[in-house]
Amino acid sequence: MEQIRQKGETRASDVLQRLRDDILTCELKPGEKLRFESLRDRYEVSFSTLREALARLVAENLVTSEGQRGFVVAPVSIEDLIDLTNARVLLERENLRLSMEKGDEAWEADILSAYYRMDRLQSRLGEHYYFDAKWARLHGQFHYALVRASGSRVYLEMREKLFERAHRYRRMSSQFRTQWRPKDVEHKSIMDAVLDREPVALDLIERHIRETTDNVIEFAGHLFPSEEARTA
Amino acid sequence: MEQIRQKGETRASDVLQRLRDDILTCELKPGEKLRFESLRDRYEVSFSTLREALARLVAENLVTSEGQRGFVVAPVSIEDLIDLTNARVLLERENLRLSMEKGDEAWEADILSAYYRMDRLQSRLGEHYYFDAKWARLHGQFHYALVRASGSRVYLEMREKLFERAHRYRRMSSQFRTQWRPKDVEHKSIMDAVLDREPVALDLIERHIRETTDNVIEFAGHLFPSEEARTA
DNA sequence: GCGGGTCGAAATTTCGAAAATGTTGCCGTG
DNA sequence: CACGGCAACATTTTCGAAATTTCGACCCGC
Repeated sequence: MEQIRQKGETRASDVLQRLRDDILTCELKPGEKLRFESLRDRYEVSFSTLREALARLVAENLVTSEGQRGFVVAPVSIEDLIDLTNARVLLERENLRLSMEKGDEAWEADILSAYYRMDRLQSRLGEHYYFDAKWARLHGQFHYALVRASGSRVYLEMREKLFERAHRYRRMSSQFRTQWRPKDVEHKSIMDAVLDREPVALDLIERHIRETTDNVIEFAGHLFPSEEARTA
Repeated sequence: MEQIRQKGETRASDVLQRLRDDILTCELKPGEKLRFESLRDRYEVSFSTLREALARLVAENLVTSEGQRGFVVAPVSIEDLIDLTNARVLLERENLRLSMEKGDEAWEADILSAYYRMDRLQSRLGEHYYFDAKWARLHGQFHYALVRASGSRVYLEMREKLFERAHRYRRMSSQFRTQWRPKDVEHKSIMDAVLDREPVALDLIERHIRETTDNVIEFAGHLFPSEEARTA
């Protein structure tokens, strides 16, 4: 068989990534039951390999497992989205605060570079930039560049996981809107404040996150159950 | 075969719990290589079942997996302990703040009850209470009771995971000291401040956490590598 | 003696069949 | 007709052997 995977990468970690992507892009819908047979067909791996990948996703809160009744894509709800947003704000502020305190010139250079790349692609894409997968990646990298000098592995890992979980909501809402508010000016002012070490940057980033959540609720809130049955 | 496990509980989840315990109590030492053969003998399960449990522990940061070279108990370091402590302080403060804002009378009653049970056992055990497993559980439950009314699933889950990771450090240091500073007065004053909704409670809990970490470093800091080789 | 390549042993990773468990629908009884 | 038990089915969970990969020792040429 042809060797597709990179060295040091297992089939399970490959499936893990694909499963995560499919959940985040809602190809596997929230609340959907994950049957082994169909997953085996889709990803072409064995039961055990799937099981390992699913086990990891459970610990990431993207999948839930109920006793001996299999796995389910983690459900969504407005409460969860709000909860996630608050947690993201807390961690983003703390990371950014530390980053601005500790960041050196290399950090500043990375920020400028990440912004430039995002901005250029945005200009090229025009109004519909938000649907572009590549832009989404650059956008994520820009925000990561801002906080990456915080020096705290724990904070950054938590931030990363929360960011991913929230991404599913953004994705769901993006299918239901035709245009996004222009964020380029916002990003620019955040970047400037961060580079100048102005404390107001923390408030700007908080508003940035909360506004995105508000938009998601406005455009797609009707998709989420409000306070549905939830098992502990 | 005899039915030991409860209904709706899989063999994998059972092994997961035992593995987690063994890691937290340092029966499996930090940095130790986890070979399947010996684990299979120890827990009497098959490769695949082990693999699933290990995969979950990886996502919990208690185990690391390196490409195709197996699993290793997550290493410890002073940097990691300090990082964990800062994160715990951030989350404990936020949870407690929300809890004091939202907590009702049932919450207050639970706190009193948890404190009473912990305090009673402490009196009975005398000086060596800190080595007692049951006291450790009651202590954990007391601290959980304080924050549990925060109403945020995300915050509480993060808090739980950080608490567990930090527990390993506490455990390591407890083998190297003969006596602990009496914390009973501290716990009492924290509880009183919380029940009275005094904002100073947040500072008390922060100092409580940081002092514990300082103790750990003082008594067992020599055990941890300071800035050893760390792979990304 | 030293660096590089090769082969064998040891460990991990993957697989699909077999066992265990949960679920559904049927049947008989109250 | 409702309800509880039972049996057949569907699905998950577990197992250990087979395939793959890594690690270490040995050998060869320089």
